Amino acid sequence: MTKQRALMLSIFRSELCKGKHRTADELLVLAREKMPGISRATVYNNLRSMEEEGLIRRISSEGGADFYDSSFILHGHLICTECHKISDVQVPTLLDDMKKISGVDVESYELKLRYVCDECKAKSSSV
Amino acid sequence: MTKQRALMLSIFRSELCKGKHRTADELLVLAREKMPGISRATVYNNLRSMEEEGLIRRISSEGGADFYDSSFILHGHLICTECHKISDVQVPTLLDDMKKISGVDVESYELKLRYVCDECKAKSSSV
DNA sequence: AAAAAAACAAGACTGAGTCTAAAGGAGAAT
DNA sequence: ATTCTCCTTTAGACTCAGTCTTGTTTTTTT
Repeated sequence: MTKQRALMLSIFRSELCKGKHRTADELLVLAREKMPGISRATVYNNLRSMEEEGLIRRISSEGGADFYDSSFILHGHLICTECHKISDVQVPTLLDDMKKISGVDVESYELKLRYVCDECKAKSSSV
Repeated sequence: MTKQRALMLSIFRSELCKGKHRTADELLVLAREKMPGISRATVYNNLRSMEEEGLIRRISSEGGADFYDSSFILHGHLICTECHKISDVQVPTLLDDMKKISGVDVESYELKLRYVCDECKAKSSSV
C-alpha cells in the first residue's frame, strides 16, 4: 500500500466519484491536484490492479477513452446517442435470465443501452 | 457505390465473415487479398459508413481493437475471460425489459457477458 | 463532354494506454 | 535501527487503433 494507491482509493471513495463515470485522464487530473508529481503510469497501473481486484469497474467506450465506475452493484448504462450523457440502470434479473437462456454461469456483464434522452428529444423535435 | 465499397460488402456477405467477429485490421487484410492497393483509410471509412447505415455492428473491445459483426439480429456476446473466445447469445426480451424498467425507448444495445467457457474451465480444474 | 461532387490513396498524425530502465519506498529479516 | 529484497513509482519513449489531410481519381450531374 503506497501513498499513491491510497490516494487513488480515497478519490474513488470521495464525492468526486460518487455515482460518476470518470476517464483515466480525469482521474489523473484529480490525483495531481492532491499529489502533483504522480505519474500517468502509476495512475493507470493502479486503475488496472484495482479493476482486477474488483474494487472498480472499467467500461470500454466507443471511440473514446474508457471510463471507470466505482459502484459495486452490477448495473447497465444508458447512453444518449446525441449528447453521450450516461446514466445507470439496474437490471436485477439479467444474470438469472442469461443462465436460463445460455446455460452458462455469467460472472459479470457490461450492458450499454443506446437511446435519445429527453433533453435531446426535445431539442431535435423543435428544430 | 465504388469498387472498394462493393468489395467490403461482399466480404461481409461471404463465408469469411459469417457468424464471425472481425477487427478492422483483419478486414483490411481480407480486402487487400482481393484488391492489393486498397487503403487503410478507405476500409475504415467504409466500415464507419456501413455501421451508420446499420449494415454492420461495431463492438468496442476492452483494450484491443474494436470488432465488427455482420449479424442483423440484435444479440449479446459471451466472452470467455480466459481465452477471449466470443460467441453470440440472443436475449429476445431485453428491449422490452428495459422499457419496463427504465421507461425509455432503447434503440439498440451492446451486451457483453463475461464467463469462463467449458474448455477453459476444464483446463483450470486439471491444473 | 465538362463541371461538380464524392470517394480513394498514401502517409502523417492523434491520443489512450503500455512498456522500460532507473530510482525510490515499503515491509521483512537481522 | 540497518540492511536486504522486492515491489512501486517516475519520466518519457513507445505502440497501436483509428483519424485526418492533401492531392488524385472516380463517379455523378448537367
